[in-house]
Amino acid sequence: MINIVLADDHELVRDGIKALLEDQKDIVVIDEASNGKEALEVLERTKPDLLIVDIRMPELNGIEVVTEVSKKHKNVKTLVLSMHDSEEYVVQAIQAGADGYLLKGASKDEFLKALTKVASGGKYFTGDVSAIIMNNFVNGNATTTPKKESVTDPFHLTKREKQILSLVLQLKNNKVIAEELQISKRTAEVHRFNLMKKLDVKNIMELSNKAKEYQLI
Amino acid sequence: MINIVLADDHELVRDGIKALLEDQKDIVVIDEASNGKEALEVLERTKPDLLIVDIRMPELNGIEVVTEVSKKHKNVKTLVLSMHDSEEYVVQAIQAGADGYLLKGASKDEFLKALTKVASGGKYFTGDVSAIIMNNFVNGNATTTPKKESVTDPFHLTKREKQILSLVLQLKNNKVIAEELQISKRTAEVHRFNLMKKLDVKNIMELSNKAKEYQLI
DNA sequence: ACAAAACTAAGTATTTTTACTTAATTTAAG
DNA sequence: CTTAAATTAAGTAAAAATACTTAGTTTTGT
Repeated sequence: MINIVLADDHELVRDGIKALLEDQKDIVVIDEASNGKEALEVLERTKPDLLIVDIRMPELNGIEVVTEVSKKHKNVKTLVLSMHDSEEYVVQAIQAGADGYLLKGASKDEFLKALTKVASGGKYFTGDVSAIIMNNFVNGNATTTPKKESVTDPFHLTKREKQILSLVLQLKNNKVIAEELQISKRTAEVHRFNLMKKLDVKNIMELSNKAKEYQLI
Repeated sequence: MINIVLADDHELVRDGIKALLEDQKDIVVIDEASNGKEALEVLERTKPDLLIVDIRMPELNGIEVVTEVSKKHKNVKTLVLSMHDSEEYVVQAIQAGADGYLLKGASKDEFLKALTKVASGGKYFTGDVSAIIMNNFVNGNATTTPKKESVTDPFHLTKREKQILSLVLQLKNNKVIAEELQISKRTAEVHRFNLMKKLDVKNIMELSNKAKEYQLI
């Protein structure tokens, strides 16, 4: 039996998911939350097998929730739902430790497939995203071989530089980057400068294009 | 008995609405459509009392569907659903002849209230719509006709602004934009500034996110 | 334990962006 | 033809990015 908690601020979406799961004998929605903070409270109480969490919610967003779950509820799988097929969102979901990512427009079949895969310990990332993301990682996840790593890291970026690169490609400015990484703005500036130098680019446009060309993120 | 047709490209949302209406004895969902064109076809066949239609759909968007329904199916009430509490969308819905407008985040109570009101010949518009209507009609914006561009261009960007937006989203700086459009750098700067103001964003990151959210480019 | 690499954050300076306004000219709509 | 809207480009000023360097501290590798 798979016990599920739903976290989404739209009641229609929660109802839709419950309706979709109604005839699944081995899957049951045991509780719901309508914001991120409530989601964590509900998790604490009910200890489900799997959390389905919308990426955008009040109080805490889905990424923040998944980050907390990864730290404090290692037995709970997380499946992130999003309206948008956004590469940034996918990257953020993976970085936060999500076990899956799905678009709200997904079919019932795909939805169930994702649920089942994730509940049984696998990963499920929707459609076109999987191929892109599996070639990339930011914090040096040990799931890939060293050979693969050297192919995907031709510029020998450090761990911190990869983090900075990811945030810069999300168009975050130095102030925001500093806040998120809890470093000084001057530190963020220097990492950014070093990054541009390593990649031999002059501006953000060239940086973005090179990142895409070499599939750095 | 109120016969309803649902038009929304997300199965989850359709399922959610059906679940919400399951225990309403006098309301029944008789058919569904997943795009605008299909919605009109289904309407032709089933002649429901009320159409619930998402504002953004493939083939024909919700505004276009409502416009057609107002012309050709005068007995069918229309309730427009939207993710965004957007003044532009509300005005367009009204101008197209919609009987109601509701956010997808509305509560079950509000949803049922809207359905009942609209089905019985009344109007139901969510939130601060009265204020919005007063603001718009007093300022003489009431006479424009609904167009496809209005849904895809809720911010009323000019031709030049769209060009600038496209180039900015390609991360080109003002010097490059000026060269490509053969205008002064100062001109590019002002267009860019006006763009940020229209979209109510503070930086490139917010601009990019909003562009994706509203599918502006 | 030690050395190398990475990270951190300060310094000064130049360039670009953002902010906001004003106003002339061109284009589009009625 | 007239008016409104859009486009153009100038002004001043603050903030941020870029450029480059130096140097102390922390982390990692041998």
